[in-house]
Amino acid sequence: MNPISPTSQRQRRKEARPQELLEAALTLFVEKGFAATRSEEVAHAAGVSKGTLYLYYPSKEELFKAVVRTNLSALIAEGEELVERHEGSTSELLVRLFATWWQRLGNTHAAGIHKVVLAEVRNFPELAQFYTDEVIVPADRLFSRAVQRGIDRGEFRELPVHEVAHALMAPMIFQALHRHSFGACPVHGVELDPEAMLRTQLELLLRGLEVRT
Amino acid sequence: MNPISPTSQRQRRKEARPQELLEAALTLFVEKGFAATRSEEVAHAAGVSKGTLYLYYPSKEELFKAVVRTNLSALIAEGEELVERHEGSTSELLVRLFATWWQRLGNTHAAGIHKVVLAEVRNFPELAQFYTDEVIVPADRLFSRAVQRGIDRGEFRELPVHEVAHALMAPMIFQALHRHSFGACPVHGVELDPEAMLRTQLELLLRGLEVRT
Amino acid sequence: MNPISPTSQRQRRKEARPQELLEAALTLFVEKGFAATRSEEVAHAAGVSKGTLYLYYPSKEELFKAVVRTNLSALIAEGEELVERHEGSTSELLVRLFATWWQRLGNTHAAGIHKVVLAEVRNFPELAQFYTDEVIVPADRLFSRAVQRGIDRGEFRELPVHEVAHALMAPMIFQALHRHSFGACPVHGVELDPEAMLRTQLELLLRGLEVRT
Amino acid sequence: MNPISPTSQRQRRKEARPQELLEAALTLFVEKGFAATRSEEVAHAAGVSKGTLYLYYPSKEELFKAVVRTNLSALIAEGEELVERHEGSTSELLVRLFATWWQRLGNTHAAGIHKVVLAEVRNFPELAQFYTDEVIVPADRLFSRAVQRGIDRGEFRELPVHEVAHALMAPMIFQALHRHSFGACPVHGVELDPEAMLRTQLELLLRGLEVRT
DNA sequence: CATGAATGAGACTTCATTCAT
DNA sequence: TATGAATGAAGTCTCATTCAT
Repeated sequence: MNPISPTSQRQRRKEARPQELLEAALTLFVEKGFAATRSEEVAHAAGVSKGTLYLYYPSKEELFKAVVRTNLSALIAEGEELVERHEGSTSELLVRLFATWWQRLGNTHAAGIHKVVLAEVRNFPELAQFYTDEVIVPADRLFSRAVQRGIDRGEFRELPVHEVAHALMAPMIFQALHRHSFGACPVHGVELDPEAMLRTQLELLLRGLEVRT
Repeated sequence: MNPISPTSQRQRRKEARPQELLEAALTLFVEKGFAATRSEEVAHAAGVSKGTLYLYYPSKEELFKAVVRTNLSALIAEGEELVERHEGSTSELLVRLFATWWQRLGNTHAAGIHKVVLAEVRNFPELAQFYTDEVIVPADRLFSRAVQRGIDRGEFRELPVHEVAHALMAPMIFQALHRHSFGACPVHGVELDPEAMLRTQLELLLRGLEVRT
Repeated sequence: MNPISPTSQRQRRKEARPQELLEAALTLFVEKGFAATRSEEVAHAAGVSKGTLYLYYPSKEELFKAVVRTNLSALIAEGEELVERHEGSTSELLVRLFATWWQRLGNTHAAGIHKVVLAEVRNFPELAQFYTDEVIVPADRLFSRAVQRGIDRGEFRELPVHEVAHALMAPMIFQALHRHSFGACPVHGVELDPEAMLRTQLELLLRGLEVRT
Repeated sequence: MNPISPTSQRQRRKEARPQELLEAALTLFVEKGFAATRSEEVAHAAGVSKGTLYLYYPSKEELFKAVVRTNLSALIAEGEELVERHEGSTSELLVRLFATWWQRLGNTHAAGIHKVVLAEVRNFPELAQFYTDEVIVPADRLFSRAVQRGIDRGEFRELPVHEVAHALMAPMIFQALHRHSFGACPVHGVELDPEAMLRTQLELLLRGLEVRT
């Protein structure tokens, strides 16, 4: 309204642009893949023109990398403090970790990112190290710590922590990927409630971990 | 040699072509994705020219579908009889099932297929049903049966079979996908032996399944 | 000049583009035929690049259809009023009709269109009906009316009007086709002045039509 | 059966090949045009393989030229003697000429040839002179002679013979072209009997030619 | 002679990117 | 900044032609 206002409508739009573009790009990359998504579609979905996209990102590749980086930076290390601060049993901790992760990752766009990265890393070598450092290693560390905690406290059996950590992550990643691939297609197949499934799977794993009394 | 021979050199090539093309296509699709693979590359990798590819497959899409179908048709239902015939404990059966599956699927190109399908189903709606029917449902059935067997025989706890079946498949799929994505990139990260990992994970799951005596 | 001006240079070009492309396409299609004309040639002849052509016409086929439609829409029904309003003898009317038609059709690119359509209708079934409705039927009606007028007024003999109408059109179409085929080739043959020829032919036909006094 | 026989089945086929290929080519060229006809189609229609076509004609262009030449060589000069030998009135002569021409040209594949040549001459400059020499000039001469005869015998008015000759040919060519273009398409339009039309048109022209008594 | 598998130049079309406005 | 018209490199696919059998 007020053109003198330092944060006019346009100003606010301008600042929001990168984020809007990244969101549009994320959605489309997840839906159609990197190559099959046209830059113009991204621009259109973000409500701007083709040219504007290039004011913010110098190329489609850079846009892709930005999408990956942006959506990952927020997702890391949120569970770390959960592990540090938790007081009760490790089983309980893992239940909460599962819940948190599924909320933050499995259930959001981030899971879609994972699908696209999986499909495209080999074409974007720079992302491989980045993703490893930012996602894979931290996630492994997070779960490994929790597992280690359980072992240290005598709750869990002495098993190789990394292996177990992966066992814990696998069901979630499995679900998350499925959701953005077959889960988005109208097929007649096995219909299962993801959350119930995760609950069962965690229960199974915890039982497997626990030392028998 | 023998001019009367019904299978001349050229004849033999002609019969081998489809297979050679499918293999080349599989490798490239897994490596670079469907869209990023040029048809000419596939042809070249199969040792033929661009045009020859189109003598055997009418389009890149059809080639892709053929790749998926071919690599799956052999892989299905091999485990079924294992479940039917097995005599010993169900834990043992699952150990063998894991070994077999990992050999046939996780450890071969077929795992790469899964990665590409995951990335492309949404662009190939027809594949969604096909893959569901040919892979997902049979795999689910296979593992569900084994689990059911364990429950029926009083070896396993009474848990929802499908959920448990998925829990069993998840680690393998997780590994298989990883192998063809980050696993193929030169990064410094968590290096773990896949087979050791699977062993641990199965042990963990079986322990979780077993009824406590 | 005026930055507020709604029609910038670029804008003006944009509006002129379709027409420029259609003209280039018409010329080339007439010269070389539909199939032998490369889309890039059309673009180049219109002073734009290959890609630009596709901003205006989604395919070469659509371009062709647009060429046909555009060049016909203007040409139809111009003679109708001539027939309605004419006051003098019908012979005079036909002389004027001949002159007008030759100017508008035979002597322009439109005649070239006819040649291409003739050659391509069987590959473009949709054009068949369109051309019949827009060209053949109206032309037939136009000439038939004139002939009927002559009969009604007692100037012409009672002959089947459609047959006579076609007899009147034939020489012009004959000339028009020739002009864009052999007429454009450097051959030594029968060189005749088209206009003199049409005059003679009309005179001949009128004489044949007239009732003898 | 008898391989020693000088004219075995195969022998006879071999000799018939060129003709069969030319006929297949003619049909297809007329139907779809030169460019839109694939060599393989021609071969298949002639009952041979792609390679065989090239044993008889070194290229598609040469095949086309052969089609044109072959179909024309037979058609020329058949009317010449008719004109020379005719004894009765010139009107009668023209009636017979029309009938003959329509039978030999308008009503056969030859009319189709004319359509294709019309469409393609500009891409086959060598054909222009050939066709002019072999078809246009002879046809013109043929009809011109007949007209001249009429004038000489005092039957026809003194009009420019070439112009009149063309007036006589125009209706037939008009019909012939139509038959292979719109006439072959399923459209709702003007449906007229070609033969009735030609009769009317000739009657009209003759009346126009005749001196009034 | 005949075949048809193989070739590769070339056509159509797409789309990431640029740039005048 | 924002636009969207324009570009042209690059990809898919076709088909005339060749040649081993």
